[in-house]
Amino acid sequence: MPELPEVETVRRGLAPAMEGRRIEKLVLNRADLRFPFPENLVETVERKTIVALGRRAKYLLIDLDDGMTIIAHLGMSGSWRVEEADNAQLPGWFHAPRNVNALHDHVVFQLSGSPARRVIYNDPRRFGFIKLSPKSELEADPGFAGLGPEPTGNRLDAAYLATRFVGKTQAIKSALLDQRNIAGLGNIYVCEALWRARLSPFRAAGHLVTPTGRPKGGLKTLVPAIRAVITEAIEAGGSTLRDHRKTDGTLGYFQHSFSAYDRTGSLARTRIAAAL
DNA sequence: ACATAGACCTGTTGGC
DNA sequence: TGCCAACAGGTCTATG
Repeated sequence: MPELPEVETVRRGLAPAMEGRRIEKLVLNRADLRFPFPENLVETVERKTIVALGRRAKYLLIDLDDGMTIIAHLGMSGSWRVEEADNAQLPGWFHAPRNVNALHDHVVFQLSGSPARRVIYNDPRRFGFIKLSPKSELEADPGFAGLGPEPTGNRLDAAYLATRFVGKTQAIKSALLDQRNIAGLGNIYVCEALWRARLSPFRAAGHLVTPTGRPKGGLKTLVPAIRAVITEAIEAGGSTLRDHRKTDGTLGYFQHSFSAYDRTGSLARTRIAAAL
């Protein structure tokens, strides 16, 4: 499911449900997802209080009060949802969305408070994973070392990308998907950003840079396009194609704004429909 | 360094 | 209706 806007949407949904609460019990319904769970996962997080929810790239970060951080990646089909233990309905909250099969509820956080609350990680394809790291050592984690800048942050600009792309024959789409260049983009938002910048995905990344490593016009157009797409998608709650839900079970909305992704032949289809 | 293919999984979709 | 191939938002590895 998730590119950066979807993970950020999840973070914003989970934060008010989790922050300040204690993890009374962590239930693992299987031994692994993409990777085995850390052996000490349960004893590390149980009876700890959740301090804050963060995000880096497509990683969700759950900070605990002892300095440990739970690192969660949603893979292709991961989703999180919140349930009140007594099924009480909080404003804007929900029960399990219809498309979530409890068969794939792999991890359950039982939180303190009244009524008690469960936060559940569901992932049919199990490409997601959960790891642990001391917060102070996050940057050294293999998943984080070498990660490029956040698309909405100050570190991303045309000059920076020019240093990454200079001389490269690699297609610009491929270069944008490389998390070492920019963190958090995936297939959808790369397509959308390239479309907005009117750049072919097949164009060589190095073609957007002068031989001396200065950004050309196309790259200067691309950077704001990336920022705008990501910002708008976050505001829309991400894109729901199949799996992605906000943590309250409602749909993301940005798919209605797609200009490029999943629109192969749509102009032709429109013409045909109009002619009939 | 890069492109490509295959791997990991299950669920949905579209064509016949 | 049923079957089956193709495909899906993400990485990671092997191979050329």
